[in-house]
Amino acid sequence: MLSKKTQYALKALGYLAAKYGQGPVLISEISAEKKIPIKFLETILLELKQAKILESKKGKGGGYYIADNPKKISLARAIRVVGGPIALLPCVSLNFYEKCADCDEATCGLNKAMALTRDATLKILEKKTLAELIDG
Amino acid sequence: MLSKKTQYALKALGYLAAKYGQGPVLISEISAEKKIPIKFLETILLELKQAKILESKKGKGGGYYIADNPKKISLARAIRVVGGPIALLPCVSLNFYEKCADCDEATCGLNKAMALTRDATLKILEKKTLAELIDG
DNA sequence: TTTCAGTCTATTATCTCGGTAGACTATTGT
DNA sequence: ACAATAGTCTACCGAGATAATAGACTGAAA
Repeated sequence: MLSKKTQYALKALGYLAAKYGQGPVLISEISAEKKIPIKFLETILLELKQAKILESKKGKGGGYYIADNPKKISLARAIRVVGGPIALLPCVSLNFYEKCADCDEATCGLNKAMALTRDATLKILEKKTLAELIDG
Repeated sequence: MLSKKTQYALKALGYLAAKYGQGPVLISEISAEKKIPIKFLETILLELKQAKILESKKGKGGGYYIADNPKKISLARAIRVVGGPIALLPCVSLNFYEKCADCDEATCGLNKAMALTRDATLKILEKKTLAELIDG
């Protein structure tokens, strides 16, 4: 299950994707529209900015906006930035790999099964982009 | 990511699957072989028993064993018992559904994307069984 | 030079997870 | 009968993650 934080991030990105090309959007606007606690949202947007998914503008007329064409940013990338691993086990994670204590990965049946689901999940999340988050 | 508890459960089930048909297995044996804290393992096995995945026998010569042919028990079922939802969002969970506050599911792009990944994941986890957890 | 709006630091609250302790109950063997 | 074995139940605890809040600071625009 994705964390609340990740869910908020995706909601916010969906909102920004719908407004792509229309200039900066206020944090407060996203917060109000998507029912996300504003201070919490601040930190999320900041993380997304540091990961170059978003850009921001300060001062009057400022706000956040997507850095690149929404069609070029995959959901997998966004989720990893704010939510960590997509795989179900550390020992099958591509970006957050950790060996497990008691099993040999070459023969571990669990590892094999989870690697399969990781591939299936990634196949979708790598292909789907922020553009697909727009309602309709 | 699956919780530690769920990981332990799957490890233990793999061990029991390998010993299916050979009578009850001690908690202490599973704990030692699979490096799972024994008291924590107790509660996990109990949950699995209450969900009819395992059966147990008390007293001398007692222990835990899989209730049915391991080939008939899917990983999805086991994960749900100890770990809750498989879906990435509550609003696309089949067994732990919750409506989300701010979106209309009929038009929500996020909902659609996550429903797809849920289907892909389930397709694998419903088919894979405890028998596939046996090493080799 | 005021106002707006993002940035940063820090703190708090809440919850889940991982793990422990110990008493109780059922079964088996002697 | 009774001791030993082994699962069952209740209760609790600490650490760390998660969710959320407050307030001071910085940069940009009008």
